[in-house]
Amino acid sequence: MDTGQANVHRQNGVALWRQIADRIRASIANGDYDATGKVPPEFSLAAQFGVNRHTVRSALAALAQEGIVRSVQGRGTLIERKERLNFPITRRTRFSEGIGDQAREKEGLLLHSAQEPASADLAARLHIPAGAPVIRLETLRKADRRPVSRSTTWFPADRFGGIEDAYSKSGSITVAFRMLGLSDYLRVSTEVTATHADGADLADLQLSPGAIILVARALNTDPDGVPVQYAVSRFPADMVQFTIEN
Amino acid sequence: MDTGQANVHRQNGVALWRQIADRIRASIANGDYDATGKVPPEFSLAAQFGVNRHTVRSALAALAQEGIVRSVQGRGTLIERKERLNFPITRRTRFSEGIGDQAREKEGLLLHSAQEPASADLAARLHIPAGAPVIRLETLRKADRRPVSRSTTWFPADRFGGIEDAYSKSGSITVAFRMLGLSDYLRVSTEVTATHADGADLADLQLSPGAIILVARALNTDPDGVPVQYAVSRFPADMVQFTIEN
DNA sequence: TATGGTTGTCTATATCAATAGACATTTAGG
DNA sequence: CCTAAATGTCTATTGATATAGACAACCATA
Repeated sequence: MDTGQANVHRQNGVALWRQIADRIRASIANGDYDATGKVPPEFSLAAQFGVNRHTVRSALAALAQEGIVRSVQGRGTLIERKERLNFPITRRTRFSEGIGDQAREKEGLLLHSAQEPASADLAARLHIPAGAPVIRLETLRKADRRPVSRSTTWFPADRFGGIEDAYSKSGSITVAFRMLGLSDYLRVSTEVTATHADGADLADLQLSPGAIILVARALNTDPDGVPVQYAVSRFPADMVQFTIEN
Repeated sequence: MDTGQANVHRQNGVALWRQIADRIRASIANGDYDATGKVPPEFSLAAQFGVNRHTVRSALAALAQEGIVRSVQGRGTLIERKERLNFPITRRTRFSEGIGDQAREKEGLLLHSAQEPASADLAARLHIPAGAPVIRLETLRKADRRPVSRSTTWFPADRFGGIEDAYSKSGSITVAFRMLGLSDYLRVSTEVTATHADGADLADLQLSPGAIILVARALNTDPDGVPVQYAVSRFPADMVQFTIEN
């Protein structure tokens, strides 16, 4: 396998302590320290990355701020949290079912809703005239009280008027559709990209600046192939992975 | 739609000039400046991001180093390159066909090959006994002479002995399989994650440190469902997107 | 209770990142 | 040919980043 012996880079706009924090976070998620439940000692990490111990301490302080580790004088730096949710992407992708039993509590919050005219791009995706009214929902999904996705999603307004209330009450797109008479829908395309999180997503997803988010742009249709929903969802990349099963 | 009016963050381990460089690179890829073929003037970008003009200049210098823009005194900062390749992920995913006519020249380079015993994880994925021999290929794929993916891929050694030569000559997994008697294969699962690029990938993919890579872990089987290949491929996130069509 | 291993804190120094302002240089266009 | 608009260069200052070394405080355990 891979040794992962990639060194850290200087003077490139990303502080050493942040690079090291990202590497340690990934190692924790990867289970590298499962044997002890602890991160290696600071002096050891400093040697591994070829930096001063103080630099490692800055990285660990950042991880402690995220609630991932907790340092205890005399004992070491204990791992507090370690998770990576898996989201299957299939023809029948649904958020709640996708998480399955990976989390006990699941909730969907409606942050904001608005009616607006469809942009040219959106209209083309939803197969409606440009400028036709659409309902936009800004939603936040949580699993076990931790935010796992921040979505912006659009529906044709003439067909799904009132979906903001249906979602607000149910916390589920699937249920909201059902309340409006659509019993089934299918995922026809998903585009996946990755970028740095921007300000709003940082706050909503409770990320530390510089964090990476996975972005999924999804189109759902009814069983007749008529587009019913277009959604752009952002996920913290260190907590989430997508699985595409064919 | 979104205004994109997310501001830039200070004192979080990622230098302002790098955040701004990433934002401008994304705007270029997004076609925001297609009307003029130029990036907005430095003073204008400085106002947009709320920073000093010198900070913007650092960002533009980094983009010029990547060959994305070129500044000309008196004229402005011209866009040199702008691309985002799309990779469809389907049951019959193939690298070369996936790029299609998005690039004129495509090539696949074999960087390294080795025979080794399968780890427990790999053996489980390939449905072979742990420790059974596998052939590992380290490959680099290019489109129009620019690197677009860095892959590590494993094959059961008893069935595909000599595939390193077949790949080396053909530069194509599909052709190499065919040379060894396998005429067709299917993609059964793809896992997509994103991280910061590590040292080796930075070099091979010619990225600037701090860059984001998309990671796809893929399992291919023959038409009978027997695993034939497991691959971990890394793509520059600002050049590539995946599309899943169901 | 003594000891080794670990984290916590302090001081000092050098370099990078960012701001601020001034002015030179080049290009495009009236 | 002049002017406006844009990039190029220089100096100076401040705060963040990183290194270096020393020592204190704490924990587990022999």
